[in-house]
Amino acid sequence: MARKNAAKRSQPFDRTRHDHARETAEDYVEAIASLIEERGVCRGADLAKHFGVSHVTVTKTVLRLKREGLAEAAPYRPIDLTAKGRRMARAAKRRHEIVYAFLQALGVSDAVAKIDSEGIEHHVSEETLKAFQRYLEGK
Amino acid sequence: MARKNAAKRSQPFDRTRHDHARETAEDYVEAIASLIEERGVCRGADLAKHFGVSHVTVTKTVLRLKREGLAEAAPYRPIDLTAKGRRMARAAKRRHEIVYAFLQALGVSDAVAKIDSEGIEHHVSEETLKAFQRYLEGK
DNA sequence: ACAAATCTTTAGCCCGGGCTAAACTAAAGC
DNA sequence: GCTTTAGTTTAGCCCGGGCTAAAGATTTGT
Ligand SMILES: [Mn+2]
Ligand SMILES: [Mn+2]
Ligand SMILES: [Mn+2]
Ligand SMILES: [Mn+2]
Repeated sequence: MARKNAAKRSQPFDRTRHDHARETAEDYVEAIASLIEERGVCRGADLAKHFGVSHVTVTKTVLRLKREGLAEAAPYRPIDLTAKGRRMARAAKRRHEIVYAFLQALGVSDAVAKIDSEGIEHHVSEETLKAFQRYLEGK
Repeated sequence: MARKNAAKRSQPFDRTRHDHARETAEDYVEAIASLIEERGVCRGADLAKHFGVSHVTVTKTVLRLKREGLAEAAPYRPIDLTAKGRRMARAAKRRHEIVYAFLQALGVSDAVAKIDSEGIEHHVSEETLKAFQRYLEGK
């Protein structure tokens, strides 16, 4: 359930701007989860610094996440994730880590692997992830 | 020359919406070049069909490409690329092909490799491409 | 030559991710 | 307790990628 048009999505060019919004959401929930883990709470200013955008941009994006049931945020309170947000964060982190390790295993430098995995992570299907993992194990 | 802040860009989170605009441009010039090659000319309607968006969206995007010196377009005339647009198309096509072949070589199915490479192509640095090519050769 | 069909543009809207400036709240310092 | 400082929200703007509806141009067919 949920997940309205699972079939129609994932065509090569079904990235109608919603795709980009989803990528942003993935990066945000991942960052929120990581900040909470690292320092107990996540504040808007931390996210602003992390992404290199203004705090205003962060506020607006967090409002969207809240609207979509991914985050919880009350005025002047730290930002938290919902169960749904935590699930998305976990999945995003897993993908990100696999892609990062895979690029390094292929011989890409750490710095570049970090940059490239940050983009690639949003575009790897489960099947491709499996292939990356196979390579990592059998390397 | 050109290329204003080459250093500052390419940080992990320097994808401030301009990145997404660039990705769109890459897909467009690649598609325009391919349509011109396949059938002599490229019309807006072809692009609309190819991307699965409305012809209006295409018009607007092509106007932006023109503004950026990538495409040439006069009212009711077919769309063409500038030298700069052709260069970008060539580079995009190359990256795309390498990523596609690489995923297939890794054992990813054709259909999924096609979908994933469509997104991944925009996020692979030259260094990562080299690594992909090494794998393809030494496979 | 004209009517119909097809293609393209224009107008006007939505949303998401950016921004600056200004107001406001909360936390520290004294 | 009051003031400064740091963090946050609000208001209002820009741009890019979407859309529909309506008008205009071109092509095609008889
Ligand atoms: Mn990530
Ligand atoms: Mn990312
Ligand atoms: Mn992307
Ligand atoms: Mn693409």
